[in-house]
Formats: sequence, C-alpha cells, structure tokens
Amino acid sequence: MNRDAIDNAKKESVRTRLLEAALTSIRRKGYSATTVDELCAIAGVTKGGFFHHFKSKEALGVAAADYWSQMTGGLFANAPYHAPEDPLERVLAYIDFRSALIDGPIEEFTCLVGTMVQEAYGSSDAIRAACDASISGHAATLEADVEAVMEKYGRIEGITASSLALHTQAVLQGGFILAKAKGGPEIAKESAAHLKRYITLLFKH
Amino acid sequence: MNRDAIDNAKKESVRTRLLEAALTSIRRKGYSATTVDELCAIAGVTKGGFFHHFKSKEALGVAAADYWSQMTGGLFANAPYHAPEDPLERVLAYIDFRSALIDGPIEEFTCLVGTMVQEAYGSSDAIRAACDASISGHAATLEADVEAVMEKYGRIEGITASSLALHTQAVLQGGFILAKAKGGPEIAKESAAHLKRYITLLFKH
DNA sequence: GATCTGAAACCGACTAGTTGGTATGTTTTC
DNA sequence: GAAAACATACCAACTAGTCGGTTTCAGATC
Repeated sequence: MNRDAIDNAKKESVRTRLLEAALTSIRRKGYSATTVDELCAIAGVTKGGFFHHFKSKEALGVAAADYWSQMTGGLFANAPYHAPEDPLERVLAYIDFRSALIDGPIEEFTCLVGTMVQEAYGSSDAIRAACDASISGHAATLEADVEAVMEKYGRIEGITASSLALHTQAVLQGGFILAKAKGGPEIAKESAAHLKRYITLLFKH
Repeated sequence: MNRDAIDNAKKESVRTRLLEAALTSIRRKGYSATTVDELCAIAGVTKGGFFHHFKSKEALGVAAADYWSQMTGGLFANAPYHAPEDPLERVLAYIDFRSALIDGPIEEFTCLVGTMVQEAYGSSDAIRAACDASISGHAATLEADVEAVMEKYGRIEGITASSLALHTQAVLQGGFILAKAKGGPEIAKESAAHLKRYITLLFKH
C-alpha cells in the first residue's frame, strides 16, 4: 500500500465509518431517533470529528442518502439481471433480483432513503431532495429497459416507461413497510411476485 | 344534551384533542420528532394532563394507531365502493376510492401507521403491533371481496385473497413514500392506476 | 337539597439526562 | 509551516417523565 492509498484510507475512513454507522442506525430507528453522539460512538470519533466532516446532522442525512445511492448504484450496475437479451426478461430478472435481496433481518434489506424520506420530507427539503434523487435515479436505470419492452412488445395506453419504473419502486417500498409491520420479509416477497405477474400480464398477452 | 353527554364530551375532549394533535404531527414529522410538549401545546393541556391520559409517549403511539384504525374504519365502512353487486367491481371501486383520497397536502392523505411503523418497528413492539393490526385489519375488510372475486372469476395459482389484499396496501403505502419524495400526490395516483390495471388483467382475461 | 367524600381530571413546576452544536485546542500530513 | 483532521470541554435548549397539589363532579348521606 503506497502513501496515497494509506492517505485515502485514513482520509475516507472516519467519514465513511460515520456514514456506515448512519446507514445502520437510520435503517433501524429512523433519522430523528438517530443521534450524532451515537454515530460518533459507533464510528469511534468524537463530536469534533463529526462536525468536521458534516456541518450539521441534516448534512449527514443528505450525505447518507448520496452514499446510499452510490452503494446501491454499484450493486445494481454489477448485478446479473442485465444479462438477458430480451428486455422483458431483463425487467423480470430485475424483480427476481430485488426479491432475492429481501431476506434476513429487516434492517438489512429495507431502503435507507425510503425510511428517511418518510420522516424528513416536511422538515428538510435537502434530505427530501436527496432521497428523491436516489429513488428516482435508480428507477431511471430501469426506465431504459422498460422503454425497450414497450418498443418490442407494444405500448399500452396510459402507461409510460417512467410511470412503470416508478411503480416498481412503489411496490418494493410498500413491501418494506408491510414487512416492518409484520416483522418478516415474506409479505414483501409476495408483493414483488405480484409485481412480476403484473408486468408479465401487461406484455405477454 | 343530558349530563351523561356533557360528561362524555368533557371526558373525551382532552384525550381526543391529544390524539388528533398526534395524528397531525406524526404524519407531518414522524413519531420520534413529535414531542410530548408540542402535543400538549396544540391540545392546550399541560404535561400533567398528558401523562394522566397516557402513561408514556409510547402508549400515546399505540393509542394513536388504534384511534387511526377507528377513524379509517368508519370512513371505509361508510364509503360508497361497497355498492356494486359484482365483487370485482367492488374491489376496483375500492381502488378508485383510495385514489380519489390521494389529493391535497401530503400530510393529509398519507397513512399514520405506515409512517409510524417505519421508525418504530425496531424500537417498540407495541407500536409495531398496533400498526400491523391497523394495516392488516383494513386489508382484511378487502379480503372478503377478493375472495368473492376469485370464487366468481376463477382462482389463480399462487395467489391468495389475503396476499392480494395486502398487496393493495403495499402499493398504496409505497405510493405515499414516492409522493413524499417527489413532493406531490401524482405518482401515488399513478401507482394506484397500475394496481387497478393489475387486478383487472388478473380476472378479466 | 345542602353537605360530605373520594376518585378522576388536570395543573405547573421540577428534574435528570440528552440533544445538536460550538469554541478552542492539539496532532498529523503534505 | 500551514492547512486539514481530529480531540476535549463545554453549553443552551430541549427531552420524557415525575410529583405534589388543585379543581371538578358524581354519588352517598343526612
């Protein structure tokens, strides 16, 4: 490891550790219930360190949403669901991939930005916008495939690629809420199955 | 108004005012960010009054979820969507009814228990259970109609009335999250339209 | 029907701990 | 040697919750 690498590791490590702590805590307890002190303790930093990297708790929230976008962006970009040649198969494979991720402890498969925007949409427009960018940005990566599906299998009156792509996100987010209420992932997987059936029915008639 | 009525009005008013304040505040800022002091100020009661009616903030959360169930239960029981003789028409009319409710300021059409369970599922099992009871209880009122639809139009492999009824709730809850992220109700209405199309496609083939 | 009683409803000041945030260091790195 | 990266100590405001007291009022008693 050369000096640059060491430097980058150290440079990023505290900030990254704080962001990782934020992901865990916010997904478990929400944004408001997550305290700066707690994040400092988890990351092994003091208050001074925290406010050196983030000018406020709100700024951390925005940064956490951006960090989340980056992480999930990488995960989905490298996921295997892009392989099928047929666009409809790709979209269905995407849903299968999302469904496969829904497993284990609730706080490990639920969505950071979906959780955060619920509380913060009215209190912080910066956080709201960052969460919107994350969700809408991810939906946009699906939109091209949906568009190709509609081109190949025929357009349906009243349905746009954008609206259908966002609908997939709504179904997943809603599934997370029910999973939290019920205390297990099953219902979220079932909802994903309904979504898959919907898209199949739409284009394979 | 007889003495009993006066007594009940007075007896209920403070508690009810606190619950109403809780609905408003939790829907706007979430459970954690809602403070007891704030609710007291809105309801025009002091701390002593609050803790006379609720033994803790958590107890208020549970009571608010129950109160929400009661309110929405009345609203949906008296709603016009039960009129059609055909069960499928009833289910589709339910979705139209839900869609029509999605309008105006975000905090006025979003779901109290969906918002609350996001934050509280890990911190308070009592609140989680109350929110689950509210969502699942409401879904159960749909289940009979869905069951009748499947009886009349034919069952579909892998789909139960319960799973489809819960899926409708997932779509609506997810729509609320996207509406919060985007700052307007449109996307939630569009998702409801997708849900309606899904159920139509399922049974009208 | 005036008076007493006891419980429920409510008040208001208090507390112990926590909150996000700051001001002023000290150390590390280039 | 200066700027970035932290640490330390601190604060004012706020947090849920407590506690002793006061008010209200239905019902029992006379």
